Amino acid sequence: MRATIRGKILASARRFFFTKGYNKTSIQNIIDDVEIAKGTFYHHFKSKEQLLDEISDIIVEQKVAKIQRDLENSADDAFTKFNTFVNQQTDWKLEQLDLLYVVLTAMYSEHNILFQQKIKEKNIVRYLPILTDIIKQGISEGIFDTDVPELMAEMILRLSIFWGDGIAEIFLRANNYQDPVGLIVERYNLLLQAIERLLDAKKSLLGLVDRSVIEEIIKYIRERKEEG
Amino acid sequence: MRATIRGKILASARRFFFTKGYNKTSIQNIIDDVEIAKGTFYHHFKSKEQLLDEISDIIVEQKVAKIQRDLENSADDAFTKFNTFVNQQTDWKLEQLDLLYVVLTAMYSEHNILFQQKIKEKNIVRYLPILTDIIKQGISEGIFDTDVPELMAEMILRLSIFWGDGIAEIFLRANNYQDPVGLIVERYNLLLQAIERLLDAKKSLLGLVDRSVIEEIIKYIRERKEEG
DNA sequence: TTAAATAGACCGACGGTCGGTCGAGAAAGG
DNA sequence: CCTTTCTCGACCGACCGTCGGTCTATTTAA
Repeated sequence: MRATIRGKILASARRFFFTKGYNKTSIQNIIDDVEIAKGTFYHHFKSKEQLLDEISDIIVEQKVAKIQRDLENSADDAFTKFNTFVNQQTDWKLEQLDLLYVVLTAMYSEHNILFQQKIKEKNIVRYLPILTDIIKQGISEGIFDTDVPELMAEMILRLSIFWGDGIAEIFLRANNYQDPVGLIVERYNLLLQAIERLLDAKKSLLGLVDRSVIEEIIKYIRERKEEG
Repeated sequence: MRATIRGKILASARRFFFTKGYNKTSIQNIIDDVEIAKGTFYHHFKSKEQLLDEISDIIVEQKVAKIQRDLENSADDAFTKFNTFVNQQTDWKLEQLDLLYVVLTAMYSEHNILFQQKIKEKNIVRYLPILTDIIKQGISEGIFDTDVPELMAEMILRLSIFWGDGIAEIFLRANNYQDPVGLIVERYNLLLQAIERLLDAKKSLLGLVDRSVIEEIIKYIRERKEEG
């Protein structure tokens, strides 16, 4: 993050959006944090929503860049690439459990729906060509089969994203289920199975979901819920 | 709609939400329209969001009621029921093209994301048991095959809803495509095909999408866009 | 000298609150 | 049975704090 005012605003706002939510973050919060005046903010950004746009752009671009790096390092077959692509999405880190929880809560709160949607839309736009290429490669390698690779890519993306909402909901309401870990693993595997069916895949996709990681997260969330 | 104050508020707000969007509708708009005072509104509703909740409830319940009526009238096989269920969702009426356009625009604007999401969530919750039953019936009749009928029902619902967003986007940006009608038909058919694959269906689902209806809608939208 | 950057007082609109009015119907008294 | 008193809650609208955004003055840097 550059030390320019603009960069500081972006960094501060990003932090607020991820922890308090877009609606609940006021311009006043941001300018107090960055220690600038209202006018300065509006000198750099024409509206609150433009700020949101730029931040969601940055987030998506960073993630896309990482995925592309992972993918181009390997001149692999489509099957390997596909697994890389899928498992890249779910890179939960245990080091920052508290942050993960706060972000998850904030992102799926009603105060962040716009943020959420912008990221979802941009994800689709940016991932689509990448996934399309992988699927096309898979077709030529004979492991996938579909007449409309691009449309199918979009469908898989949309399904994954929306399905992810359901999984996130289990995380957030872990206390309402007896076996949230089992549910999440089941759901994750079903998604992979669904993608296989949609692509008429000749080999099974590798579900690299780490059960113990999910258990850790759920444990943390449950403890946290007991406190508050 | 009953002539009680409460009913009038609900009716007025519903109209506003569908035409202006939730964010852009102020309490002032509603109380001016219904001709009551601020306090009266807050006597009946504890917040603007509670109003939104009730309205989205009403909308979903009405639609669910209609589907259940259509379904219970037929003691049909699962295949027929599934087609009824699917095609019920897309009951576009040509009589009120202007209204359809306004609603479509409003619903997919940034000022109505919360409304949109509430309806989506409630749709899933309410449709899930209905669709699950149909799928289970289909399994026992040997035309569908899945180990997890309920999860698969949820997946189909989520996929359909999110896929519908993509179709709606084509309607709204019809001018950006040379052949929007073809795209929509293609997408609609792909969804049916995807559902078949997900359920391992033994018979093809009937895509009752009426090409001429879509053409009419697109034509209308294009004319409308040229004006404004 | 001039353009960009910074400052902060100010604005109107918004969601929501609060003390209060008023009329219908129950309760009480004759 | 009539009349007065009391209670309740629908309804009112002035008011509040907060918000996103604007405007003009001042400072800074090239």
